[in-house]
Amino acid sequence: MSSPRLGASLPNPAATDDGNEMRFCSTCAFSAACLDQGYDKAALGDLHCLVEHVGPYHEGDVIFREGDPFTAIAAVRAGTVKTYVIDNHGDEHVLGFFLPGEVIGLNAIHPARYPCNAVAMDTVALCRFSFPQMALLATRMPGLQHQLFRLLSEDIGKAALVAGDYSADERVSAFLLTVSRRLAARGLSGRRFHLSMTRSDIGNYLRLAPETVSRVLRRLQNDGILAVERRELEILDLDLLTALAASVLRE
Amino acid sequence: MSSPRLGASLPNPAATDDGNEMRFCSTCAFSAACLDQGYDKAALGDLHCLVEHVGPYHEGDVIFREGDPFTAIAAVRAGTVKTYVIDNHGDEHVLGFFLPGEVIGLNAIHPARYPCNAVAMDTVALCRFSFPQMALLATRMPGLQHQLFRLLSEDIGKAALVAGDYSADERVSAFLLTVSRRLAARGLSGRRFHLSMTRSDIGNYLRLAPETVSRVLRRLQNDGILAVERRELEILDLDLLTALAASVLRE
DNA sequence: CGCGATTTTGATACTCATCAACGGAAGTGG
DNA sequence: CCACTTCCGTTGATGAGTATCAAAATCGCG
Repeated sequence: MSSPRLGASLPNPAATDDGNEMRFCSTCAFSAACLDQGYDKAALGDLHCLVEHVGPYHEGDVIFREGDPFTAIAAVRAGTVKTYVIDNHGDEHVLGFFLPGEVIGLNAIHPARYPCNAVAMDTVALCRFSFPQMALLATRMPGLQHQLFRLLSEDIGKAALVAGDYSADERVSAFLLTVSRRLAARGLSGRRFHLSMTRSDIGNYLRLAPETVSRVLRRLQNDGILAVERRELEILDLDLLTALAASVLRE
Repeated sequence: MSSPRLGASLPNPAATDDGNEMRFCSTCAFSAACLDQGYDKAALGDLHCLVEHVGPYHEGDVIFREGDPFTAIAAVRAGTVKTYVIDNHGDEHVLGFFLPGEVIGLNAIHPARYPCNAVAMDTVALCRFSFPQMALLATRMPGLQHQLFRLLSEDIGKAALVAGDYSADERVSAFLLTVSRRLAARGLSGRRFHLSMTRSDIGNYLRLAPETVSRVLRRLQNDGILAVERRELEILDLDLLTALAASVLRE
């Protein structure tokens, strides 16, 4: 049994997990952010009322499709989500990968439709937030409004990794390093992790041929920076990797 | 006499233009958007109270600098603004060009500091909006909040032009076409216009060598698509230009 | 096992960056 | 008015980096 598209609101809250986990869901970006700032319990209650835990989605499941009417954004609780578009030649362009704690759907607010497709790369669980309800609530909770502004502002300019005219080595290094850091930021291991995407997906995202990704990984392994075995990856020399990625990440 | 940085709020409203123009400033994105949606006059008054017309800035004037504390966003009323960063090798990376009607500073909300530099490419006039005041007002004006969300959401994914692995011809064509359309959207001529930036700036933005930009322009001229004379540009065959840009712009 | 997808490896081609040199426009100072 | 300078743009020759094509190796899975 697969979960419904994100666009479809769940008919009743019975489909959510038990309320206890929901109340203390540590991967829910908004709840956490608001808790951090010590907002009043009533407002938090309101916020939790518009959250739905959805999933699990399984590998290949569609979370939303380009053109679907925009109804909700979602924080990834577990798993990896890939967003992409199909160009007029029928070729896929990967726009991004979203790891636990990250928010999908923010770029859909303006056209009021999702401007890309989102699929699960593995087993994915989401926190779904009805956007109209959240925007309404934000008018009563300046802190929530600010968190939304923050999330949106953060995402502007996130394309630096794929935008610059960097070498293949720099791009792949920067990609691996950001994945590592994003995982670590959610309490997962940033030193040793599993890549849920293929070489083709990585290459597509970084605008490199999959063969090039493969060759770069081999180089990094030969240089003792990484240990790579299929999709299992271990960072052996973080300093060297960081140095390689430095120009991309502006550090 | 040059205008102050954007970060510095003007001490008194006497520095703004006459109130009459301000009230009907057609290039002010927010005022226009709110007027479109028929909000009440009182709220509009509030909105106009937090607008300051600043400028003129002259070519090379700094509008804000990377690291400046974030206090305001601004809509370009006239002229062209370039945003850029300096990497750790001392090289400039152009992030974008902002034409009349477009909003600068949106990516500064999160870190609460401007993450890049902004300079005037020619004579520039701005509408400055104090962001704290505007965010506060947005809690009372859902329409304004929505416009802000819309602006922010729009900017996410605007990097497609520089992100894709497109050919130099496609990139330059897409760049010229978007400039043309953005000018036309503000009532300016999209068929014949002046490029306020150098070949180096364009190349830097598109991640191409300035020589390559020059060569592409010559090719497009030889093919009868453009007439180029220094920075004066005329589009002769819009269909061909659009076709060249199609894959970049996903049309 | 045997099929398909993924990954790797090798050989070649092509786009674009780089280097170098020149031409031209605008501005400066005598 | 005329050198002189400087920045910008153009043009040509060369080379580096990566895509592409082709094929073998490996893994997952029915």
